[in-house]
Amino acid sequence: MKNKIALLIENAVKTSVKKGLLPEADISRVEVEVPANPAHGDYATNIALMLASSAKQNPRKIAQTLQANLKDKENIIEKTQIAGPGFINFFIKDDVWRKTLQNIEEQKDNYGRVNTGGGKKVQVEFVSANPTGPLHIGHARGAVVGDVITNLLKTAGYNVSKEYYINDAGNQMNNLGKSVLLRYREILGEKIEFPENCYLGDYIKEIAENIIKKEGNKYLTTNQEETIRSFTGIAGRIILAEIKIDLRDFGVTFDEYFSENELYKDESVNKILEGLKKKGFVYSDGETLWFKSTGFGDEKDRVVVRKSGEPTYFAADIAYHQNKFSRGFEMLVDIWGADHHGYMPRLWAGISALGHDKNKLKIILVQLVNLLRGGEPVAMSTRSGEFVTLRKVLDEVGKDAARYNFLMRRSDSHLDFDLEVAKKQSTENPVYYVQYAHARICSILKMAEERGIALPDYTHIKPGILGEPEEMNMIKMMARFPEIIEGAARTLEPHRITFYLNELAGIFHSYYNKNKVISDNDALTAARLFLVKMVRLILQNALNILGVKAPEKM
RNA sequence: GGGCGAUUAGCUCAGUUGGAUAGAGUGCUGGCCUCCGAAGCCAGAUGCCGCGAGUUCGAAUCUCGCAUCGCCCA
Repeated sequence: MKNKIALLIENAVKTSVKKGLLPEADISRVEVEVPANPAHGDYATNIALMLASSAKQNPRKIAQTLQANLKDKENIIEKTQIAGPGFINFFIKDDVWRKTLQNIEEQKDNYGRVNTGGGKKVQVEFVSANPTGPLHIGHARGAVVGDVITNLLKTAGYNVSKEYYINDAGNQMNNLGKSVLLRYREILGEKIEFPENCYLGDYIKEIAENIIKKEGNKYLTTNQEETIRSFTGIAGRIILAEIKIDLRDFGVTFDEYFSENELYKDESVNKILEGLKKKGFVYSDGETLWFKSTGFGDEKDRVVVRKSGEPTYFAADIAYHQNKFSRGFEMLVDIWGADHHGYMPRLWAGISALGHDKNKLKIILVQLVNLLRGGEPVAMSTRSGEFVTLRKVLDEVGKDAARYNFLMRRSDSHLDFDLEVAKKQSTENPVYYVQYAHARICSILKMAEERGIALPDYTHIKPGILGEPEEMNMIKMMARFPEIIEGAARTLEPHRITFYLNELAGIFHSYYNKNKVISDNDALTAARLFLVKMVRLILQNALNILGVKAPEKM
């Protein structure tokens, strides 16, 4: 609908220009918006105000010119008016709005899909936690945001692949192997002082016990470095497997798992560094190798190979992103913890140096979760092993409530997550508000069925009978759904869906309390049954994008 | 010390990329089940949009200072 209005305006401008009423104008950015105040119509445009300065005309006069040259071929406009300093307000005919219901019915599960993506290949990389321990609540938010952004992009017509980058190289992993070895020796009777950088969680003990069960105490005497390497491998595999299970139960799955180690094994990192060196973007100061990121807007140059000869995490990351591009992805989305924001310019610099447009890499920052229990902060520390795991959250509050709560804020905004509130089955917990609307509609439809009333399709109702202001309101809201998807996908902002859902559910609840769906009036009953059935469809489609269940009963 | 981000109702936060009278949830007060699900609905109060300037027809939104908080870096 919005697009139709935009097209009308565009044509009006063109005709006016052709007639010489307006000078040549740049209309690349025709803005059509839904006014906050319904008295200002269904849609409004500020184009006359935008053109005023370049056309050197009074905006109201421009608006009049455009209004006079508006050709409403499809006959969808009830009226237009010029208001305020020069807005043009559009009022759409009620019948046209009602007709959108048919469109919803026809598209069914596909209603809401748009094709702004045009099949473009996109990769979304998220979670990417190194397998040194179970996922905790901080990872959970990033996991949901990544998962839902993927769903959004798919719904908007992109061809999307989800990927988990396993940081299985480097010191952290080495510490993991060391931690297992120390536990191993402790269990076998040695007295151990655990160094600061070791992982102390119980899961380490379990892994050590497992090794003892299978292979006994033979590792007490083997070469220590080799043993650590071997234990790192074993522990990494076990932990990664558990991470996958936790994610699966959280409704998050991946198309690919990409191992950082592979980038070293197949020499990708070295090749990338060689390439950059040839282009003159990498230089040596005698001890370390530096990448000239300042040439691409970073505030200082960055180390890519340390004195020890060991490439940095950053070097691997450049190679990894080159690998992504090589696989044919036209757009990359990285989802990071907000504490990594300082890392953004250097990665952009890295891909720019490789000759890629830095705008092809979108980085979404996910802020920390402030975990509370009954209003009191819950203390967490990964290393000491005191943290609230994703598993615990899942067991305690459930998948739906957890996912929904993580999607109620912009991702770059801090989020208070209160375990007590999230598991409450009450009004304080917003997920139920939406699910309740869905269950309620299911209940109405079931009731109708029990009374022998057939659920009609669009061709069997008289849409004109739907004339209550709440009904028109609801229909307009329903018609906006594809626009919401389009906006949320364009900005990569999943919270827009949650806000939309809350609003739609609210309009429905309000309508329900004021009007009977099933009544003595057969025609009215049929039309309203159809209407709420379409609301239910949208609730389902939207909840589906969020990965939250739409229950028939609750 | 340098950089990034934030600051909107008592609290937690939206605000459609510069539009018309700034919104929601929660909390508070009062009302609504003989009636399709009260996990719901209706009504009511609350704002120096951190402060100060600037840009223009128009600023919560853009620019520059200042303050406070958070994060990153040395």
